[in-house]
Order: sequence, then structure tokens, then C-alpha cells
Amino acid sequence: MIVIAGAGSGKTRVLTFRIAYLMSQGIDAFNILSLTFTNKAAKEMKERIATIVGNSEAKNLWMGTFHSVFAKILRMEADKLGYPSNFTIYDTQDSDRLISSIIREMGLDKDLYKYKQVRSRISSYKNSLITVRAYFQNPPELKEADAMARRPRMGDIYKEFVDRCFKAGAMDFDDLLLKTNELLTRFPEVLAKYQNRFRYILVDEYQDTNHSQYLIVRALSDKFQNICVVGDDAQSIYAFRGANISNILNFQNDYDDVKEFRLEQNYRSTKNIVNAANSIIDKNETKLDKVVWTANDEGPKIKVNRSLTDGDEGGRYVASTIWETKMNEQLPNSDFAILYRTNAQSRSIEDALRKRDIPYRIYGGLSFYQRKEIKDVLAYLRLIINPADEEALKRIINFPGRGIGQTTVDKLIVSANGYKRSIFEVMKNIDKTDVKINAGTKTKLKNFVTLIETFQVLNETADVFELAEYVTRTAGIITEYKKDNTPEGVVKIENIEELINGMKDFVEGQKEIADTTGNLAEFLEDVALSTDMDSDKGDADHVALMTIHLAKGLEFQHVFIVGLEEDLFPSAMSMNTRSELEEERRLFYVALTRAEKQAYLTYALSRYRWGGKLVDSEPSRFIEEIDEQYLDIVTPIEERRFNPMLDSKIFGDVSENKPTSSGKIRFKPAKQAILKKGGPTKSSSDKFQVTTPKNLKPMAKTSNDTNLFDSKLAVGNIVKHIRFGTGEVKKIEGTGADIKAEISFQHGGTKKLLLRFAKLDVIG
DNA sequence: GCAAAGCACGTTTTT
DNA sequence: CGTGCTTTGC
Repeated sequence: MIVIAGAGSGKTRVLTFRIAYLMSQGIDAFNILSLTFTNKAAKEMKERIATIVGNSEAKNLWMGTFHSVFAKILRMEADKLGYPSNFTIYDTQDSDRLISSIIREMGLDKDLYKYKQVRSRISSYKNSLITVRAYFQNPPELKEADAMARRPRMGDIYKEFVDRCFKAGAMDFDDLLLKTNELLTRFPEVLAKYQNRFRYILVDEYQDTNHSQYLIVRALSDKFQNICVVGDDAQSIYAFRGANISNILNFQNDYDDVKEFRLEQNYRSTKNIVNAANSIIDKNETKLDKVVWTANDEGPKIKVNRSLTDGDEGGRYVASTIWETKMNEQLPNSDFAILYRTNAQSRSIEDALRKRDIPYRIYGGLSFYQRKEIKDVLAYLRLIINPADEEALKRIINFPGRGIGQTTVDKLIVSANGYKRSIFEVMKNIDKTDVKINAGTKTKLKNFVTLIETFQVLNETADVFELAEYVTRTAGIITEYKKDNTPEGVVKIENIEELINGMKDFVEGQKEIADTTGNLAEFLEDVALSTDMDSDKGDADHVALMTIHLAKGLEFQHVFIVGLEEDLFPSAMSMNTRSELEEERRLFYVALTRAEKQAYLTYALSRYRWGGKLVDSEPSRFIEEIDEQYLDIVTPIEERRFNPMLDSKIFGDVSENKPTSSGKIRFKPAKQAILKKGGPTKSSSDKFQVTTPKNLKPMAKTSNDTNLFDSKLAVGNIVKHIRFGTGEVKKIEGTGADIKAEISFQHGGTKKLLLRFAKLDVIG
């Protein structure tokens, strides 16, 4: 059965009730497998089912993401594949480091073999079931393609990567799916076992499955053919990680007697939003026919707002609109979401919200578990349960510093590869090997081995919390970070404390649930596969900030979609082919359909990108693509309020509050009008800087705050440099990010310093 | 082997 | 802008 479910039509409800229904018909929960897109979705669905059929029954359901469900199965069957059951899950960073390391070891040009490109290439092989053997055996197209891309050694890197992961007892994200396929293909008795267990299979967000996932589902469902997939082709937004939209388009051909259902009524959004979204998705060629409609109210039109810069967008418009709406309508913060295309856009929004004391939470981005200090602690724990884990070992063998440098590690890697053993084993038997390392360093290595072995012994008896506390103290991690008195150092200590407290919760949680063992391995797996969405840190009331990808499946009363500019959304990277652009359009569709009541679209005429550079932008084509009867073009009145020099006449033929007379929004003239107003001359553009609202608290200034626009540095100033001492500014040259000052120091002569790097205190 | 400074580079999107 | 890698000088 396939359910094509439009946005807001109650997909989750369908799955929930179907499962509850199956169970009410006497089907054993153990026989139901339900694959969701996030762990959070699984958890929520489980809770909803529990309220219908009871908690004890719901507990037995197999429910989770592809990755988490099959990681569990792989642990049970690991020995068949030659893996230890406590295998490590490498995250993207681990993979990147290993790939970089391999490229270096093979003596390849790292500019030609960029580790990210190599990683994504390997990832796409794996997701297409092209194993190393297949790569070398198949007709030479792949090899030729890589050779054409001037990367003839691609296959060798792939092979080495796979070998090293295997030797380290590690799987990357793609392996969790690929190895599951290997397991089910090579061991028919295992396949039969899981086919018999999972008699009823349900898959959510089917449009975002990749080939590897598709094959797993097909294999498992082949015997009983009790499969129900739910999805919406219009919301397929993960092609970049291998999602194949034809999985959903061709489902009918894969099984006998497929029943198809269409859910086209939207219960979430107003007519304006639903119709506007339809008018966008209409522009796509590749799609299934369906018409989403709603019986909800007409609702207000979608507000479209233009700002001068990204700072204005977040500050003057988004933050103030949230503030006012919240006050006028007495709404909680959680009714608001701000969605963007790239994570980097969050910063300016954040600043604005902070200034207005609006509580917010950023989802995604650099997650807690990816922070350096957290990964350091986790690396110790990983090494305890899997000493072969190469990336964990390399990370901590010299952290905190114990005099084991790169040279030594390189020798160990070469030796480990030679003996076909893990690095840890080589270290353990260092005296029996032919590794040329001096006696002093050997002692250091032995001490490290002993340290880890001590931890391993403790792990036999202690729980995760006790262990981590002991490890961070004994290994000197806490001491190391305590040395650092900077604010960053303090935050790191706090983060480690938070991690350890989280472990306490985990241990206590495990005691309540009897069916889990609550060991270290389990904790690490949770960490490896958890996302920012899964953990609801308290239920504090906040505005949600996230990428559109992360927002899929969520809904909010008021939704701001920011940065609607060409090259940003649609992304400059995704405008080469029609299908790429169509995916961007679907992404916009997803964004818009998150809104229940009111949507706001915003764009800026120029934006700070790449750190310092102010880049001009044009409004996104997606704004124009919306049928304009659903739009309310708002002109930012604040622009004038903050600049008394301006007169509305200079806006030329762009009217203030209504669409232009031609009936079509005219973006180009609007931009030119702004140029006229802002003017190309320095003095007038400076005004915009000066007229920043003064009632807002300025950001804290430190001596190394070298924001160029705030820099008061001039010829003749006496400055102090942290290293060169006191000197006089002789000359200032360059523009923008490249401004340099020539400074004559009392000791140390004359130096040209880039202001963006130099830490200068102006003292006279 | 280590620390600091300099420099390069990147921003799609994520399990 | 900020991270993380490389260079440099001990």
C-alpha cells in the first residue's frame, strides 16, 4: 500500500492509526517494523500508539530510523560479517579525518584529492551498493569517470578506507545500510529470520529513501508483502545524500496488488498558504498529480519584506515582528519559527533575537556531540570499548599532551598496516615489533596503553556516569581545560559537565527500562545516531531556528523564511540542472507549508557572506513564482524612520504598500532605487551604520574586536600589539577585509599588519 | 615535540 | 568569521 500524502494531510496520523489498528487485530508488536525519518518522530509515534494500545504493548514495536534500527540488528549479527558487536560508528568527521590521513599516507596531492569530495564519492558508491569489489570488477565506467576527474587513485583510496574501517571495527553511516544489505544477501537464513519477524513493515517519508534503503525494504518485505509506505513526492529534498525520488514514483511496479491512497486535504494551513504553495510546486515538471486543498480559513496573505542588509532582515524585521505579534496576540515563543537555507544564516538572526530578549533555540548546526571537548571525552570512551578504533585513538593519544607526536603516530600506522593489526595492538606489543621508536617514547606509549586498560577494567563494574567521571579526571582532561581561563575554556568545562550529567540521566533512565542493558556501548550508539531534533532539552518556550531540511515534518503558527535571494535560495550550487532547481523548489514548498497561519518571506538587498564581504543580492525567483494574489508586499517603513535624510520619492516607480501598477512585482527597479538612496559614495552608506538603533545594547567590545567599520584607527595613533609592543601608525592602506596598517614599533621596526588579524589596542 | 602565528579555505542541505 | 591546518622558530 502506498499513501501519497500532501503536506499537512495527516501522514503521521495514518501511520499511527494503522499500527494501532494492526495491533488491535491481534498482530504481535514484535512483528511490526516501522521506519521513520528521525528518532524523534519514532519516539512521538510510539507515545501516541501507547495511548491507544497501552504502554507495555507499544514498547515491543521496532521503530526508529533506518540507521538506528539496522545498527541494532548489525550488532546482533556482527560476527557473521567479521565485525565485533561493539563496532564503532564513525561520524562524518571521523571519516573525513581518516580519508585525509589516507590521502596523506598515499602521497597524493590534497588539492586534487579533496577529502570532502572523496568522502562524498565514496558515500555515493556505498549508497548505490558499489562495493570496492564491484568498483574494480564492473565495466570500467566508474574508474574512467574518476580518471576523467583527474582522480585515478579514487578506487585505491576507497579500498584503503574500507580496509581501515574494517580493521578499526568501525562503520560509517553508509555502512549501516550497506552492511545490512550484505548481511541479508549473503546469509539467506538471516534474511529469512528477519522476514519472518518483520511481517508488517511501514516506511515514513518514503520519497527520501536511497537505493540502499530501498533494497533493504524490498528484501525484508519480499516474503509477506505487507508493506505500507507513506510519502510526498513534492517534499523530496534529500537527493544530495542519495535519495531517489523514483522509489516512490515506481512503487506500484515493485509489488503485486498495490493499493494507492491519496490524501489531498490539508488540515494545517490557511487557504492562502496552501494555494500559494500549490502555485509554486506547479512549476515543477517531475511530480505526481495531486491537488492539495483545505477547508480552513482564507487567512492573511503571505507577507513579503525587503531589507537593506541581512542585519536589518533579522533585526529590524524578523525580531521586531515576532516581538509585536507576540505582544498583540499574546502568543508563546514556540508559535514562531525562522527557517533558512544554510546554517550560516543563523548568526545575524540570533544577534537580533538576543538584543530583544526573545528566547530562541538553534536546531542543528554544530551539534553538542560534535564539539571538540565532547568528542575528546567520547573518544576515550570509544577506545575503552573498542581499542581498535583508529580515529578515537589518534584523537587522544596525545591529548592531553603526553609527548607522543605525529612522527610516532605515523610510524605506528605504518607498522599496524604492515602487521595487519590495530594501532593499539601494535602499541601493546611494541617490544615485539620492529618499530623504530626510541626507548623514552616507547615508555610513553606503554603508559598510555596501561591507562586505557585501567579504564577497561573499571568499565566492567562501573556505569557510564562513574566511568566518564573517573576518565575525565584521571586522563587529565579536566586539568587540561582548567588551565585555559578564557571564556571559551570555561564553556568547555561546562560542556563536559553537561555531558557527564547527561550520562547520569541516561543511567537512571536505563534503570527504569528493564529491557536495555544501559552499558557504555549503548550510550555511544545513542550519541552517534542522535540528532539535535531528538533531544528536547527541557520544554522552555522558545522561537525555533533551523534549516528548512530540519523543519520537514514540523509545523508552526508563524513561519519566517529568510534569505530568499538568488544564489542563496535557490542555492548557487543547485542551479545547474533542472532537477537540482526542482529540488530547491520542493524545499521552498516544504518551508512554506510549515506555516499554519501566517508566512513571512524576507530578502535582503545585500548580505554579509564569507565572513566579511558585503555581497549584493537579487530577490529569489521563488517569490515571483508565487501567484501574487496570495502576497502582501510590505515595504520596510523602518528604513525611512531610521534615516531622516530619505524621502519616499527617491524610490522611483516602486510604490510603498501595494504591488506596482503593472500588477507584477518589479524587483530590479526596487534594487536600483535602493542604490540611488544608499548611493555609491562612502559618506551616505556610512549613515546606515550610524543610524543603527541606539536603544539596543551594543555588543561587548574587546581589544581584539577589529570590526573594520568600527575601527577608529588612524595615522598617528599609538597602538599596542600583544607581541611587538608599542608603535605608531604610519599608514593605512587597502579596503574591506584587506585593510592594512603600517606601524613603526619602538622595538622591532616597521611592520605591515592586516587589521583583521592584528590584535591592537589603541592607547593614544 | 611544541606553541604561536600565519594562512587557507569554506557554506548547501544530514543520518 | 572561525576553524583547523601549516609554518616557523625554539
